[in-house]
Amino acid sequence: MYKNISKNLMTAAKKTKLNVEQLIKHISSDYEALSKQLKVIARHVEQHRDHIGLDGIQEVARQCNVQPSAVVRFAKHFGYSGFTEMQAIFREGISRQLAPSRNYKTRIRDIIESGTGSLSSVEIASEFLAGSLAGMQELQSSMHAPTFKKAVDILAESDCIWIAASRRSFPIAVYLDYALQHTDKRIGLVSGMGSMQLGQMRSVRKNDVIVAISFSPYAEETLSVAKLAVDRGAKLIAITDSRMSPLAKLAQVALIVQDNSTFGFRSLTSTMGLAQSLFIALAYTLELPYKSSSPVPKQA
Amino acid sequence: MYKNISKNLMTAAKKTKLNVEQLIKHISSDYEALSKQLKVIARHVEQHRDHIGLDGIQEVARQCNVQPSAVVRFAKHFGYSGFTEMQAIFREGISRQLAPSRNYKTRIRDIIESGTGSLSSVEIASEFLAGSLAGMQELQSSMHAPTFKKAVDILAESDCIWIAASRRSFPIAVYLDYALQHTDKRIGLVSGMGSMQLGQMRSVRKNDVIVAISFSPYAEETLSVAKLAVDRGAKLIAITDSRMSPLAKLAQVALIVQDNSTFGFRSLTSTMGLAQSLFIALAYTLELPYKSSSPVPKQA
DNA sequence: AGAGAAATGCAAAAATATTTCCATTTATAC
DNA sequence: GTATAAATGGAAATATTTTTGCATTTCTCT
Repeated sequence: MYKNISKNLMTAAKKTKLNVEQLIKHISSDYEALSKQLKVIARHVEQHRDHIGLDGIQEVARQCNVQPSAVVRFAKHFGYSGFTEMQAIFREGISRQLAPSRNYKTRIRDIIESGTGSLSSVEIASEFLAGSLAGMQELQSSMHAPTFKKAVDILAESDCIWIAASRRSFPIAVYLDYALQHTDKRIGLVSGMGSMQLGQMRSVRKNDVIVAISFSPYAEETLSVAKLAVDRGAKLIAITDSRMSPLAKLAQVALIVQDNSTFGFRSLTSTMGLAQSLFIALAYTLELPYKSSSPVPKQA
Repeated sequence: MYKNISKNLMTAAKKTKLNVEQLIKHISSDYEALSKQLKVIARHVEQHRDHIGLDGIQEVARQCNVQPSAVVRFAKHFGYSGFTEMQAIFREGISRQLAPSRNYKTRIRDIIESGTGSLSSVEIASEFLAGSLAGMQELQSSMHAPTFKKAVDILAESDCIWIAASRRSFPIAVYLDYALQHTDKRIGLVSGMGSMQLGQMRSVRKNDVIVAISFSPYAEETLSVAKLAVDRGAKLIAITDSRMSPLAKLAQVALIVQDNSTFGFRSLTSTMGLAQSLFIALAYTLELPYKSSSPVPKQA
């Protein structure tokens, strides 16, 4: 019975883990050789590839009007140990579609697990950049338009903007300080110089806006500054990593950035990208003459 | 026990089948009232909403470091009969997202929901992010390994590192200052505070290293600081936009970042990515214990 | 500090899903 | 038309996942 041989061959071939695309291609090319029932299943798999990972074997069987066992036979025909194993391919596929950084995270895990031991410093850097890239892609696709617009509007209507952040997030605050100084609003950076943040907050008036940037574990300094400002009637725009962050609770608007990290080391590029987006959208709203390439606009 | 009452209320509320978005909102607003463990789960659910529909309860439990039963309790707390029922919400969500043109569609829908006119500012932001992304891709593919390695080596061998940048590039310098403080080297940020940069340079000794960041049109302040430092025998690592930049001329090593701009507005993400890469490669070279997720290493 | 309540961990039980096995049907070749 | 092989259906067996109940720990309030 040479069928067993071919089965074994396929099982062997499968070891090179296929992705969804390849699997579908494989199924298509084998299509003519399948039995009536398996053809039905093949078509269903092709047409509902997105759902195979979600539905169980029973659901698939029902939709094809076949027995669950037929679906198992189908999976085995293509070299899998059963439906579960085949389904894993589709799960993986879905998972990648949903989160670009997933791709990259599994790669990192593989690298670490494979114990390649010594990556060169350049390789490390390159992996890190790949992670930052994935993070930015995610930021772009998960940006919540209404929230973002609200943040821009609040900034546009304000007269005086305060900016607070600590440690890792501080560079972002420095950037916003620099950028916003190119508008005609009054800008105050809460730098913490001389530990005078809290005193500085006594300058906050009602209807001022404070932009606070903080990620887990939320810096106490930033938090207390934000609280003080809110107490004094300022509106808070939070840039943070979760709706459940203590900062988000206080905020009028919370802009969420996925806090991507590689080798346990967090990327700042997404946050910087968000900050810059925020500014450019504001500049556009205010119709600033920001079209020149000069970093210092005329009116400044 | 009024807890049961609230539980029942929620069960009743749930009858209006929530979508993922609403459920997350609900979870966020209840967040503070949750127990320690449930908080962990809440955050995980928020940040991995895409995976809840795919992973089983066990996987979720494992990733949260809790027992499966805790996850069931979580689901029940929000009025579901168990994990399975709650998971159905997320499955539904995935299923919707997987529709081919999902990104565009949801984006447009969000924009419409936020009222007219918003189209532009959000679109601008999105365009800008796309540009930043392209810039980072370019950085990654055009990174010159030997040059990069040389920069890392120079840093690794140094005892004292100065960092200089102005205006738009200053946030990058602030970041490097923060990051490098986590090594055991001595770090000096040339902040320009009180216009004391030049005086500050009198502390520079032979074999110190100065990292200078500057892009066209090259800030005079940064240039003169770099010159002074080089005159006093320091090695210069330049982060700049061209080999022909005045900074590159003076430098031992010049790291080039293509200065991508959208709407004549320059993205800082590539430069930030490069700075972070530089640091992570250095940390790796120095074998810093930078594997923990804590932003402050023990030795700092 | 100690009682009581709430939260948590563990493992048994229940539910569900998957796979296997075999009887039956259908197709194929002679 | 019959013998043989292949395909199919269905139910039992198995594996897996989820839920429940209870013992133990942790927290809170007096």
